[in-house]
Amino acid sequence: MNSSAGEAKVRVLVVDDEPNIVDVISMALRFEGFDVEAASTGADAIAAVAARRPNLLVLDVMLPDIDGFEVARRLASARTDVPIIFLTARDSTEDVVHGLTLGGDDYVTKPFSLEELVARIRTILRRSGLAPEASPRLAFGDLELDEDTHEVARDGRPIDLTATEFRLLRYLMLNPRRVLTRAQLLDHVWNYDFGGDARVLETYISYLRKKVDAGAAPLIHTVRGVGYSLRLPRG
Amino acid sequence: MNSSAGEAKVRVLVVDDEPNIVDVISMALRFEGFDVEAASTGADAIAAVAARRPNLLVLDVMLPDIDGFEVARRLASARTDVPIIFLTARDSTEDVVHGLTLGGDDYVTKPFSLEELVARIRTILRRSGLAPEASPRLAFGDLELDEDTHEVARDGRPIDLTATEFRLLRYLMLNPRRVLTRAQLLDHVWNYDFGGDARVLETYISYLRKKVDAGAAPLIHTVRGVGYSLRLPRG
DNA sequence: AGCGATCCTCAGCAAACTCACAGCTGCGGG
DNA sequence: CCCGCAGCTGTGAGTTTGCTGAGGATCGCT
Repeated sequence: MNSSAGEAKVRVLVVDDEPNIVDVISMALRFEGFDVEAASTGADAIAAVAARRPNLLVLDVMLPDIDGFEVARRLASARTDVPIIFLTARDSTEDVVHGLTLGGDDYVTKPFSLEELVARIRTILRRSGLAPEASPRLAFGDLELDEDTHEVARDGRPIDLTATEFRLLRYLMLNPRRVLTRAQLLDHVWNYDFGGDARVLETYISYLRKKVDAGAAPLIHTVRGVGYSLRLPRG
Repeated sequence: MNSSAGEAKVRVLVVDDEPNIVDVISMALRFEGFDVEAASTGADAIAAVAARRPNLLVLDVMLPDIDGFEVARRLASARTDVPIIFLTARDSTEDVVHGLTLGGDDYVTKPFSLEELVARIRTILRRSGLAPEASPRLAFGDLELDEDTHEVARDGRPIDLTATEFRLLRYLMLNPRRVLTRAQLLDHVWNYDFGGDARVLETYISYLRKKVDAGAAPLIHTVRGVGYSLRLPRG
């Protein structure tokens, strides 16, 4: 699942003043095989970029000292060329950020799901040629999923999925055969601040089954008392 | 099963106001080779973390003074970075905990089985690089059990087990050839508050035999007056 | 502002599982 | 060889767990 041994890891700098968020993101990215550093202020971030030369920045727009945009501007004027993923609140700033996606940067609105953030990171790294291989195409049995085009097909027949259904199926396909617990699925697929009824998951599993497993050997299996897993039909 | 000699032990702080629970957990963790400390209030816990710098916290959410979440919050704001396993009641709080599991923490609902708690601890320690990467695959003779996929097979033929059957077989396979007493099996596989008839164990051994030893040389052996053990057929 | 798609909640239903019980089996000691 | 008891297993009740359909709230688009 991680990059192969000996290969230099991609360095990512995470900048946010909320320790919780930094923890969440760092954990997830380390698990994905990145070398993660953290900073909690704009000044620290600029210093850390100079010192560690990360390959990517995950940068909160709201920082106690200098705001994220200003950090980006200063890095640019110092000819420090590093792609940035901005973290923004949903309401405000959204317009402002829009222009920035043009420069090869991207943004994710809080609250986000880990899967969403990781997907954006992969996309950016792929563009700058730093992503190791990473075919954007996942397959399991006769089920295929394309992360770039968001196309899903079973046995060649295209399937329409909503955003949440897609994230859920994608996470299952990233961990084929492994039993994923409810907690794991909720943590990765739903926004980190989701505090609602954990039974949503069952609803979405049901949706997925109707679309994916309809009229074919079921791939989505329930492991009672544990969670769900993707399995090939026995045979 | 335990860490090799000379290696510094992993320090775990157990925080619960019920002395019984603390005892049970401490015992089990010491047996697993951890260096265990205990505290019974939130204030003590914070002090103990500062003083002993444990590698991991097992923290009850319901404490007489400060609740577990608040303890976590205070530790975080003091930049004390220690992973936490929360102990929560099943009914309430479960939703609340969700956001917190993201910080690399995890939670276990009371009542739990020791095997469950130990497994969670191992997972967290593995993530922070304090425990060796263990193979998720157990094998004994031609019997195989995969902890990730929850798949069990005898001589290549897949076997379907229920949750309890799986836990029981797993514990037997973790201790191959050793005779496990009824008490040991009940303590590890069943929840710590299980107060029912000890004969359930026999029922489940019977279930397992029907599924695992059916039509093959028996691996599950009764040691009359003592307990059960996994043994290879003579030959 | 209106409309459709999507996300989430809720509650009833169905199935699976856990556990208790009771009668039976067979081992081992005398 | 027989008896007693530890262990085995079939039956079934009660509970838990998961599935699904219906509906309300929200989002995004026109």
